[in-house]
Amino acid sequence: MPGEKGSGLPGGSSRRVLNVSGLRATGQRALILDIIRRGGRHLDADEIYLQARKKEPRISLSTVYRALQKFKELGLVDEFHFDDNHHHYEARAASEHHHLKCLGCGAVIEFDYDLLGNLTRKVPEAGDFEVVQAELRVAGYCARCRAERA
Amino acid sequence: MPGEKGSGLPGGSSRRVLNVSGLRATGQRALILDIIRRGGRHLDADEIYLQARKKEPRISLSTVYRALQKFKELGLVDEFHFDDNHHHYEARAASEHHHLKCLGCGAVIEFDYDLLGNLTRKVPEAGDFEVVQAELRVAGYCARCRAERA
DNA sequence: CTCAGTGCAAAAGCTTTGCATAATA
DNA sequence: TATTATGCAAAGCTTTTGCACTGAG
Repeated sequence: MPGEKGSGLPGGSSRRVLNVSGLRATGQRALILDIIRRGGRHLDADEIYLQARKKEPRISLSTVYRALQKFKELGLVDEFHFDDNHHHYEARAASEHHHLKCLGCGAVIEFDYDLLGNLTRKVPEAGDFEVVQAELRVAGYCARCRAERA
Repeated sequence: MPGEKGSGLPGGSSRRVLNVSGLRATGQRALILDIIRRGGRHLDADEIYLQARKKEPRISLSTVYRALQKFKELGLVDEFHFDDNHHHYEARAASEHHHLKCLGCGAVIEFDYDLLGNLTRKVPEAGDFEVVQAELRVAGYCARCRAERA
């Protein structure tokens, strides 16, 4: 019987995840983590903040940033950089995947790719390097936007 | 007889490159392009600015940013993102290469890797996508820093 | 009760922009 | 001469930080 207590989230409710994590399980953090885990993917800090305010009008943007920081350290969320000077966040996924960002419509297309395996297998320098973080940033035009331009 | 008129730069002097590019060949732009093409790799805007001031004390940081912007558009330089909120620039290289950034000593190790080829060959989504820009960001610990920590 | 977390406001960084002046083609 | 580029200063944006207050454990 997978799933848990009606939270509908794999891994259990955000509150429980926080309790286990060692962080204090405040309402704000549970809310923020919920938004990231449920919400449309790839939210940025401001989008999370805006959504959070609907439920908790007094929440502040600093709280969002501070929570994001903690979640990142704990490995609960991953941070991506589709644009310069703009970070996006998503709940850590089970399998390694990356993103194609369409410069036309802004769509973000996910794809699976064993980047780390390929690197360490094929790149001597990388084999001698302890990889802590790897991010692939690919931008271009999706099929639909290419068709519209043609 | 490779090389050209003593500029010592493959592709010719920066001034000549600019003349061909369609941009106005100002002294500031030639200087900035020179610094990027000769200088230690992976300079950020501020480092370029500091070096430029030695020769042209009245140059401004905005000029550096504006030149960088143009050079990027023209494909003369590439922009990388080793850190968040910090851009680094290098002269466009002949072959595709990427960077490993050591979190210990800050060293940047270059390596060749046919990322684009691998992607389009193995990833259906990427094959259906016109890739305009791809950047691989890998951070971790180099062999020496690992040895020191052990 | 104690310490971590929060809200608010202000600061910090890097990058961009407006405008008058200077220089290129 | 007609634009394009520059310098300076000010603004813009996301993210971070200081501080007193609040709330979780």
